[in-house]
Amino acid sequence: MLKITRKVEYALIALRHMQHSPEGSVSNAKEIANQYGIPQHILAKTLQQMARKNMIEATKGPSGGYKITVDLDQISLKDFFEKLEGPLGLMDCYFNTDCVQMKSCNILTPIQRINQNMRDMFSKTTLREITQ
Amino acid sequence: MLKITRKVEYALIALRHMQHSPEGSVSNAKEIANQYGIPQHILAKTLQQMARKNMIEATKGPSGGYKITVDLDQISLKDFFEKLEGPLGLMDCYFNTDCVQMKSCNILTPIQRINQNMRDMFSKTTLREITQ
DNA sequence: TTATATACGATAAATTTTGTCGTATATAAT
DNA sequence: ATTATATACGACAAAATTTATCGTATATAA
Repeated sequence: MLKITRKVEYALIALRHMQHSPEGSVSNAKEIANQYGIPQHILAKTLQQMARKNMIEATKGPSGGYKITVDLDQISLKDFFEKLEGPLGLMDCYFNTDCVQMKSCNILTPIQRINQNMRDMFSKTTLREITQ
Repeated sequence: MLKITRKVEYALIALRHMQHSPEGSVSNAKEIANQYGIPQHILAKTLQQMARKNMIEATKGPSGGYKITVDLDQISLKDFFEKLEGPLGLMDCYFNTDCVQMKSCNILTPIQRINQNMRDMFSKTTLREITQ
């Protein structure tokens, strides 16, 4: 319960790796996967998703790879999580209004409050705090 | 990602229900399950677990049921979560030291920090804030 | 031309969560 | 005593989600 997924974990590891690589250089999926014991194919897909979200840039072909293209200070952990995994909430009803118990639910309001606290917390943390 | 389980959700609903029942009365699993559209057997098991953890007290037999036996101000959401679902962490390595990547992991320290923030947040919230 | 690396959809395996079933035990009411 | 009601709990099954694999296509540097 309340766990982050492996995908997010892999993404953070890769980000930090790139962050600590020489300025301007690119890191390829194989290299990162091997170094941290991550399945290469999965990491590649995750990196591709990050590229689609414009957090990193891909270079194809031999000596290709990925490099960071955003300011990590400007991206909160909440935004990062949502780019990779979609809406962030303790319960689906924070976003999804199709629960038939909505009206009879006696904990909706309090849960929404806790939810907001959690979102605020992850909004205040930037990616750089993780990768620095 | 970062969701609470149904079990916890059901437990919170039941707690709030009992909290709002007449002083000294007991609520049975069937009654609560029906009112909120929860599978009766699952709710019963959850209530049994809560009883084992001494949060509520069970009375067997006809006109039996459960009632709250603790001060909800004294139990944090973190404690409540851990009573029902075990150790609370964004990643297993917060508690579990058997990850073979432990030494090569480059995000261990920052993740532990975020983890601590999350635990602190849930430590500061009491069950009463949910059930009141 | 070849080797390397990204791109991406389809599908399978594994894990976790969620739910069901059956049986035992306790007890209030009749 | 008997019956109906309610908790107790282990074994098992279904469903959902997460995690991983496979195959093929495309781009490009050497």
